[in-house]
Amino acid sequence: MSTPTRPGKVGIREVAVAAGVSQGSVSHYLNHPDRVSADKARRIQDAIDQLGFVRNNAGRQLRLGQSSTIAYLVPDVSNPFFASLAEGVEVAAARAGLAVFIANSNRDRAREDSYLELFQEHGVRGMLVASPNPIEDRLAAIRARGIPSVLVGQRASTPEQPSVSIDDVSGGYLAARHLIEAGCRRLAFVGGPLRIRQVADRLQGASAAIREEPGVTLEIIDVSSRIIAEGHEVAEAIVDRDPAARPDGVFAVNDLLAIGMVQTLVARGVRVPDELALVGYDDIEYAGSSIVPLTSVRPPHEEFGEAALDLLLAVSSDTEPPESTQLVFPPELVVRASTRR
Amino acid sequence: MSTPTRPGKVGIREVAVAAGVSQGSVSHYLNHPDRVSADKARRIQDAIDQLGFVRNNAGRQLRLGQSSTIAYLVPDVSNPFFASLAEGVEVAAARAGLAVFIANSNRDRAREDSYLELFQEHGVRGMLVASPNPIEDRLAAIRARGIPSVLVGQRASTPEQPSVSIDDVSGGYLAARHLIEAGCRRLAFVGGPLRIRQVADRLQGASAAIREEPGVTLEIIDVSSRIIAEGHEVAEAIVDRDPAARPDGVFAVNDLLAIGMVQTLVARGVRVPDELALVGYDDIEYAGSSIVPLTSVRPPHEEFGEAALDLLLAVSSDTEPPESTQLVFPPELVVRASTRR
DNA sequence: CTGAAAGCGCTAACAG
DNA sequence: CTGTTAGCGCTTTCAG
Repeated sequence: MSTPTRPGKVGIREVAVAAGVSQGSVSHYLNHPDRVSADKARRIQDAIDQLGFVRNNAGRQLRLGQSSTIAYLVPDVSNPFFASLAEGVEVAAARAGLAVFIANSNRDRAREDSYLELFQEHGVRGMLVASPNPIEDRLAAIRARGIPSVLVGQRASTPEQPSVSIDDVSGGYLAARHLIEAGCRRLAFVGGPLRIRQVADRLQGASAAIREEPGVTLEIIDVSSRIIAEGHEVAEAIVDRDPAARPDGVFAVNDLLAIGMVQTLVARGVRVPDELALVGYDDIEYAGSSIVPLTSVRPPHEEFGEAALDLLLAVSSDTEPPESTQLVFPPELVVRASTRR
Repeated sequence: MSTPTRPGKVGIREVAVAAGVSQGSVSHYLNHPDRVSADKARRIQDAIDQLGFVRNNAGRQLRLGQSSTIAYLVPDVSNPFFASLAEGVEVAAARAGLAVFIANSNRDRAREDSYLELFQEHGVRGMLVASPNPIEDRLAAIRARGIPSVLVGQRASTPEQPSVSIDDVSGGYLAARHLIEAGCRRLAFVGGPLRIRQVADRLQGASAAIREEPGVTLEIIDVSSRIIAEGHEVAEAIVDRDPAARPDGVFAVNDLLAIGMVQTLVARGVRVPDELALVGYDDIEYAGSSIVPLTSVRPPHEEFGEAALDLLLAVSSDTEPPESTQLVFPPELVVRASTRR
C-alpha cells in the first residue's frame, strides 16, 4: 500500500485517502486554497470535517522552520499593568496574524530562564519581555540565534536591543514635584530593590525634584517586593512611628504598594491626603477606585503593548529596521484625591 | 560526508561533530544523561555551551508525539480573578514539570475558537478553560481527539467533562441573604447576560433568598459586560433615578462591576452602605481596597488553580480516573464596609 | 556504552 | 491543476 491509513491517527494522509486525493493536494488546499480545484477543495474540506483533522504543528513547524506565535513574558500576571499591556499586544498581534502566548515568571529568575529557553525551543517568532531583572545579556544571546525581542518597561542599555519604555526619571520627578507643590516637606520614597532599573530611575527623578527645593527631605524606605501586602507592612511601620517622625508625602514606586498603603493608613486612622499625601505609579485601573482614589503616574497602556508588538514586527522584518528601536513614552500625572488637599 | 555541518544552524548534528561523537549520543545525553560516559558527557556539554545549542522542539515533539506544555485559556487576563488562579495553576504545573501557556480570548468567541484550535495543533498535554460561553461541545470534540481539559469556573453539565467550580447558586444565596439581613428591602441584581451560566446561577441563588423573605423585592439590572466601566454606567443610571426608586441593596455579579459602581456612587454622593449596600463576587485583591471596601463572595483562588491542574493531571494519567471529576468548592462571604451599616 | 538509521507529519519544489 | 518525493531535527530502536 502506498498510503496506508493508520486507525486512530488523523493526519494529512488520512484526509487524502478519505477525499481520494493525494497528500500534496491536501497540503496545497491547507496552504494555498486557491490552487486547488473547487471540486477537490470541497471533498477535502468534507473529509477534514468528517475526520476531525487538526494539522500537526510540530510537523508543520519543523518543515517551515518557523512558527507564528510570539511570546510575552510577564513578571507578574496579577499586576494589572501587565494585563492591560497584554490587551494591546494581542490586538496588534491579531492584526499581524500571530498568536500570543503569555508566560508568567513570577519575578523568578529561574522561571524566567526556563521560559526563555522554552520559547527558543518552540521557535517563537519573537518575544516581548518585561522583567525586573537584568536580562539584556540573555536577550542578546537569543538574538544572536535569530530570535528578536523587545524589552518592555525598561529602556535597553545597548543600542542593539529594541525596547519600549516610559521615561521613569521624569515620572519620578513628576511625582515628587507634585507632592512638593501639594505642600509636603518630608517626603518618603517607598520602593526597592534599588538594583531594579525602573526603581532606581524613579528614585533618581524624585531626588532631582527634591534637590530643587531646599528644606524638603527625602527618606528612602526600601522594600523587597512591590505588591499590595508589602504596602500594608510599610504603612504599618509608618503609623507605628511618632507622628512627628512620619513623612507627610509618600511616592510609592508602583500602584500596588500605594494601594496597600492607603488601605492600611485609612484603617489605622491616618487621614489621606491631609496627614499624608500619596502618589503611585502605573495608573492601573484600580488606582482610581481605591479607598482614597490614588494620584498616579500614568504610562500609556494598550498603546504601549501595541507599540511593543509593532516594534517587534518591524525589527524582525527583512526591510530596513526602523529609525529608532528604543521607544520612550512620556508619562503623565493623573491627580486624584490622595494628593488633593 | 555523512554528517555535514551547516553553518549558521546549530542542531544536534553540529553538536555531535563538535564533540566528536555521534548524533545518537548527543540525544542520549540530552534525554538519559546517565547512559552516557562521563567523558563524552563533558565533551558534549562543552560543545553545547560553545555552540549555544538549543534543542528544537518541533523535531522533538514530532518524534515524541506529545509536548509538555499545558494551556490555560482565560476570558480576560485583566480580571484579577483569573490572574490569581494562574498563580495556582503554575505552581502545580511546575511541580509536574510542565510549562503553562496562557492565552487571552478577551471573551471573544472567535478568539476562543482559534486558540483552542491552536492548542490542538500544538499538541498541548491538556487545557484549562475558563469561558463565559457554552463551550462543552467543543471540549468534548477535543477530548475525543485525545486532549483532556478541565472547565474552570463553571460546573460541567456532562459527566465526562471534568470541571472545577464553585457553587454559584449558594454564592448568590449568601450574597442576597446577607443584604436582607443588613436591612435591605429593595434589592437589585446587577449582571448579565443571563445566558452565561455563572450569571444565571448566581441570580438563581439570590432569587431563592428573596423568596424566603416576603416583602423584599428583586430588580434585575441586565448588563452586557462585566467590567468596571459598565459598573460606572449602571451606577449613573441608578443615581439618576428618583431616590425613592433606587434599590437599597445591590448584588453585583462580579467585583469589577461592584468596584465601578462604588466609585460612581461615592462620587455622586450616595452613601454606601447607608443609602445603598453593595455585595460583589470573586473577592479579588482590590475588593478590600476599594473606596468603600467591598463585601464579596469569595471562591478559593490559588487552591482553585492548583485543584484545576491537579485534576487535569489526574484525568490524563493512565491510572484509574479519580472518584469525582467535577470539583465544586463552597463559596464564603467576606463582609466589609460596603454592607456594614 | 556507542553509532547507524528509520521515521514522526508536514510543505514545497518539481514533474507530469 | 495534481501527484510524488525529499527532507526539516529529533528520538529511539537495534546492532555492535
